[in-house]
Amino acid sequence: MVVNKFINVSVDCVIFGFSEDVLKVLLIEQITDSQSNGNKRLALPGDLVYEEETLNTAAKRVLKELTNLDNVFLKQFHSFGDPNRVKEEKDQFWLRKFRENPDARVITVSYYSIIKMEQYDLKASSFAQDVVWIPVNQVPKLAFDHNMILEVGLQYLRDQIKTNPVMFELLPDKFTLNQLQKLHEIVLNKKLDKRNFRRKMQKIKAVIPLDEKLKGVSKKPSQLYFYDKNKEDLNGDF
Amino acid sequence: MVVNKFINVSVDCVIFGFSEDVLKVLLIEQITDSQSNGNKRLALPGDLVYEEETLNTAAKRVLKELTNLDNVFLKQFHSFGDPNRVKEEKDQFWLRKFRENPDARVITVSYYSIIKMEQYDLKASSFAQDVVWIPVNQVPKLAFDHNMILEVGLQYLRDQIKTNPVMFELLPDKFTLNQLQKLHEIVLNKKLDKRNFRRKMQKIKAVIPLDEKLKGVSKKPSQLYFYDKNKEDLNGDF
DNA sequence: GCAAAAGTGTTTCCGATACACCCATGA
DNA sequence: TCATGGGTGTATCGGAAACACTTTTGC
Repeated sequence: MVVNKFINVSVDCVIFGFSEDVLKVLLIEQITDSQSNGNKRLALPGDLVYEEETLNTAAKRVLKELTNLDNVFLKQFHSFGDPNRVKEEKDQFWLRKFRENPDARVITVSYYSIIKMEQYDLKASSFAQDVVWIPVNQVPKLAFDHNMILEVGLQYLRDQIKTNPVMFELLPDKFTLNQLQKLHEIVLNKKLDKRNFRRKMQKIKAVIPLDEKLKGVSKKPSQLYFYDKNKEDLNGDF
Repeated sequence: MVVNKFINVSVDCVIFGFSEDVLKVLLIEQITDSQSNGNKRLALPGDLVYEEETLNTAAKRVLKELTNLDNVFLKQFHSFGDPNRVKEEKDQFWLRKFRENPDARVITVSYYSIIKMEQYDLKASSFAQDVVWIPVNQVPKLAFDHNMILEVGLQYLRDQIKTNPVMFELLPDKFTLNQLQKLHEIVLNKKLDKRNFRRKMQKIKAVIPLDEKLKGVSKKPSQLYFYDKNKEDLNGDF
């Protein structure tokens, strides 16, 4: 048995967004090689930790570097350390191109966030060729063990949503109660009763109706609300 | 900026027990040097991860090696990676004695468990000179950042106890409802109403009264119960 | 005027809380 | 017989769940 002298440590970010009534996750398209052999590989944004930075700092930096996402709240949720998690052929191929120690074992610390998609300006850089939002139920095979990381992240999100008023983070500043309900139904994967749901939301002090209605649709326009963080009451609301 | 070629990865275990109406945590007394300078250092059981083992395996192995605890459920709860988490003078002193790369940064993945104290046979070995149960509110300054890890572990336990029927893991097989209540009160740090608490517990299908009473005390003997895992109903109980 | 989505109230059930006295035992 | 901790029942409140029709708009 040999002790781990040459382990690499990375961070990976699972960032959720919500648009067009679909829950999406932020992925990067990895640069693979110059011939661009059509062999696109999608991955969670993630990279190695620097020598002198904390894990949280690393997560923020890496996310910024790869996707240009900045100033988002990131929360660590799990670490993955299977010795074979980066040993598939495609993984190795990529690692040999981009890492100094492609054979090293990599242990990764994963972070999660939920954001209002339309408020950020994404831009791929570093080894990210592109940045894309993919519906969580249409995610293909990802690099490394990123499918597993996503799965655990999704579970984490579901747990969060049951106990904290976090879903407002996913909606635009101005949202309708129907959007909010759809979001809940999607994340919890079950239908909710409209009247009960509305009553419950309207009882939350931080949920404020605006003098404005949503327009553009050829239906009865719906009331817009916003979420006032200053009025959060974490004891009473959930 | 230099990438992390020489990071060490370790696991640390926060094991909780309950006896004499006190919540305790399992600590090891580190061997420091041969002169045994009276400078005892307490630490969570933890050590470096081997090259070819998963994090979970490492946690089990390390716990067994240091304390002889075996076959306990271990759950990962957080990773700690501050670049300076092992840089205090005493930490360095110890590392230089026991580690090949004492200057390496160490990132640690922490695990938690709760056990029935009296059912295990503890025995210090490896660099553990002794194994001790310390009441959580009497824990002195520990090695490295272990006080912080313990704090986070304790918070994790509190969250668990609110949502899962885990406190039975901490009590002997046969327990009284009063013991159970005391345990709750200690972990949640508030008084509970006896009648309400008992009604609630007795409604749980897995809580089974025995034909036996506790004796030895010079009072009315209390009814003993046991927790039948086969009858767990995780939807109904909490 | 009609199709489509928005919006609205009442009842029932259950878990959570509050609260005070009698019981069984060993000394 | 008494001191000590063990054990018991009821009433109230509030949140969760079930349930169906009317309203507003664009076309």
